Amino acid sequence: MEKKYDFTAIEKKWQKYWEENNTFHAENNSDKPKYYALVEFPYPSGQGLHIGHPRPYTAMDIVARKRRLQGYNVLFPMGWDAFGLPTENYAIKNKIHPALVTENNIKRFKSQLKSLGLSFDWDREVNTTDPEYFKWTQWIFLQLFKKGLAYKSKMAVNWCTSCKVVLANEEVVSGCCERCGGEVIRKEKSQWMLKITEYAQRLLDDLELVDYPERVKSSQINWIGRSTGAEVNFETSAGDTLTVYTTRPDTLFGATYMVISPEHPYIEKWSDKLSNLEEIKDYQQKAAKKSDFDRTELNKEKTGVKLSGVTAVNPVNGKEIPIFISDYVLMGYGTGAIMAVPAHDERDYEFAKVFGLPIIEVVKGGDITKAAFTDCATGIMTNSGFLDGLSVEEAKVKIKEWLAANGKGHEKVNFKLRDWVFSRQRYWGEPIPLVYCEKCGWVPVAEEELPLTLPDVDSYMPTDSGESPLSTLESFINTTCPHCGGKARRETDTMPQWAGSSWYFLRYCDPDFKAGVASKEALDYWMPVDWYNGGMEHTTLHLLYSRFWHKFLYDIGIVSTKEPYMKRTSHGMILGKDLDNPGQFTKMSKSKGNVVNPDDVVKEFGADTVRLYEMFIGDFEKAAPWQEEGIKGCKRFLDRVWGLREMIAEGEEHGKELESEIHRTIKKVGEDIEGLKFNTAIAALMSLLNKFYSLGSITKGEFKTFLILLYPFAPHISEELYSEVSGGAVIDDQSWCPYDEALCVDDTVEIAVQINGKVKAKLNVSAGLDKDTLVKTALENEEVMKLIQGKQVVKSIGVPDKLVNIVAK
RNA sequence: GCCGGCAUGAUGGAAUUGGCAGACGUGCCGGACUCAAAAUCCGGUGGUAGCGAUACCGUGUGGGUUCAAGUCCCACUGCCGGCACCA
Repeated sequence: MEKKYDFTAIEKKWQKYWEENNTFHAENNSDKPKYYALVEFPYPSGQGLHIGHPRPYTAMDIVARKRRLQGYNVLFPMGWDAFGLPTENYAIKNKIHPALVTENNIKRFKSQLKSLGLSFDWDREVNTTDPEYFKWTQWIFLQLFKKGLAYKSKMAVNWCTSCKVVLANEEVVSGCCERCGGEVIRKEKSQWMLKITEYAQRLLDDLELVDYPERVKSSQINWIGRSTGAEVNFETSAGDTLTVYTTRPDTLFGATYMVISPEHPYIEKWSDKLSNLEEIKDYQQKAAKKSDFDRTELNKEKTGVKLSGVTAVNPVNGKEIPIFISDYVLMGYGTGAIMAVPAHDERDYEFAKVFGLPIIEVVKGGDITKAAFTDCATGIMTNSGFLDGLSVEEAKVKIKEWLAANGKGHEKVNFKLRDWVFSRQRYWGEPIPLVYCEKCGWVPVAEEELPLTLPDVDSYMPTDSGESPLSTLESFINTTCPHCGGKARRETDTMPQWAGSSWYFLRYCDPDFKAGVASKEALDYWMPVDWYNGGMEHTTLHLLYSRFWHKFLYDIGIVSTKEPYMKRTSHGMILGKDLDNPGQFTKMSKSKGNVVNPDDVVKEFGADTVRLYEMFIGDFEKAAPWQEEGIKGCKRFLDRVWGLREMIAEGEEHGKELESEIHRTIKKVGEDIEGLKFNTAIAALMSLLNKFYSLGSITKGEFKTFLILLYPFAPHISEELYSEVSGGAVIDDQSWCPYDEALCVDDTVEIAVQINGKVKAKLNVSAGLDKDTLVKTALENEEVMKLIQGKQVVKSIGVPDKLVNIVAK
């Protein structure tokens, strides 16, 4: 009987079956071992799902489906990271409440995800904009506040002139706003900050507890930016001690001048002693106007002003040295002041050349008339008194001892990591639940009053002054102090989008819990996440922020694991056609007009084909181009799988050769899934299918095994065929196929015989021959003997089951 | 500038510890089926020379180590990503 592969009907049928049977529902209690597989929840944008979204989702769906068959109780949840600027901008433009926009976008996203047959447990869906969710985002913030880890600070911030919003450093790309591309300038603002820097060392150390790819680990390490050096005290003629931070205290004898940041407080303090104050103030103003981008961009050439009237003394040799201000020294790092050693620091060298300052070599090994010598590994100390003759590393130790003994300084560790700017002057975010009282200062909203919800406003536009739209709403602002009952005003800033995504994986454990982020039992059962896959774009910020919050929650006893994620992997982007450069591929974007909508592809080829192609397209960890021609191959493969039902012939024995090929395929598919090598797993399935076709028949048992292997990748067609061939059974109730290592090897193997490194013959030998026997067998082979006739065998190398190489002259 | 990654047929991409380069797919060529086309099935497909068995060349470039190099080492080129005065 001919039956068509009607993927649309089949996919609908099984999606309905799974939904009705709650197949993917995870229970918080189970005798089975638990497995928590996590993908990054999407931002439900107005454009709907993008063809890149299903790549990581399908990958983890494959893992989740395989784990269920392996007998695990699997948690594979999904939700919505729904606060954010695009929704707010859309709301402003179309005068629709952002909550309504969000609701519609989520509906669309959800139906798109469901059409792909992803095995999410939809009973655990979370939404960061749901007051029942952000109640606990606010609660966590209050705990941070109560522990002194949230503070308000006036600081220069990155200000997007187009979005009219404060951006985090990480949201500024080459001087422009990451989202809109608008110009970013510096502006003084009072901001809520989170003290992530207090966790810097632990965020670094605990990377040893987790299984992250090297590229992810190293970017976290670089972002944290730990360095070991020393703080050194310089006495000044003004009477104040000027402390600097340096990683090269060994070069102290070579410090010929000092530089302080234009924002350094001593400038104000010393104003009556400085004879060129006007020149200095002028330079300060210019520096203040520049954005960070301009500051780095314009400073190819070093600039600065010498402080006339105040000098410093090098503590190690008593020499008087000048002090400069220059914007190459940043107030936000170290002490905002440096000792300059032009002979051994490139920036100091450039500056010294511009200002004609002395360059004294204190480490031998380079040519300081040409460039600064910065190599720590080979240099030997010179012109450095008691350090002379030592290596750089030895000198570092000795000078630190000297500094400590003489009260001139001490060892110091510094981090590049800055505290997290946590305020946004926007409407569509979690309100920060604090009130300001003249008498009591900043006071938290009572926890019973959470969630503090967003009031309805007429306009979601940020104000020109830079304040949040909430700041114009008197009914929201005016309140009473929870502490003294007097008049108080609410904070009108909202939280950044990173807030809700910093703990969402905890909420999945117990999404309806009313008395906390999740019940202790649920958290202890499910956490940590066993495998978390996400994009490289989130390896520094989201990963670091969520690890920080998790460590804080660990400290206050909410969670029991130090790290949230045991294993992290990263997928590559799906690229679209570059319409400007035919034959090239580039990032898909609306503006480039090269976005592929998964709905169209699902409609034309079916969800199973889309899933398969997303996984077959290439190395999962690398970017891959979406090619319409390529997807056909996956559709053909499934058509051929469908065709197997016509080939079922019971009782036909295919022998050991096929049996071992099946076992090898089981092994390979299983191992490849664990190693993110989905493309080669599929290739192995294709090879096995080709084998079935060449044999012309398949037994029911072989067919069932094949379908179980295919099921994680293409679940709908696998379920349909399995239920047909087994009289109604479903794969969800089956077990992952075991394999027999002994059966994976054939009785005989083909080995290559090389003569002088070139393959000259092939030989069939029994498997597992040791190398001596193998060489002997090869040398006794007639064909081989002919080939080496008249030559002298110098050397023979045998590699069991692989090859023999005969070196003959 | 610094750090990281990558470079393989026409094309997307495969290749455990160094061990038969090009698995699997696309495209192309040929055959079967068809009035014909599509679809499907079967076969072929790195380059050069040769009727041919075969020979030589071949993993960005140039060197090296090795019985053996896509894989290891040195130098260079190109592309992609991240950071960007962090003392």
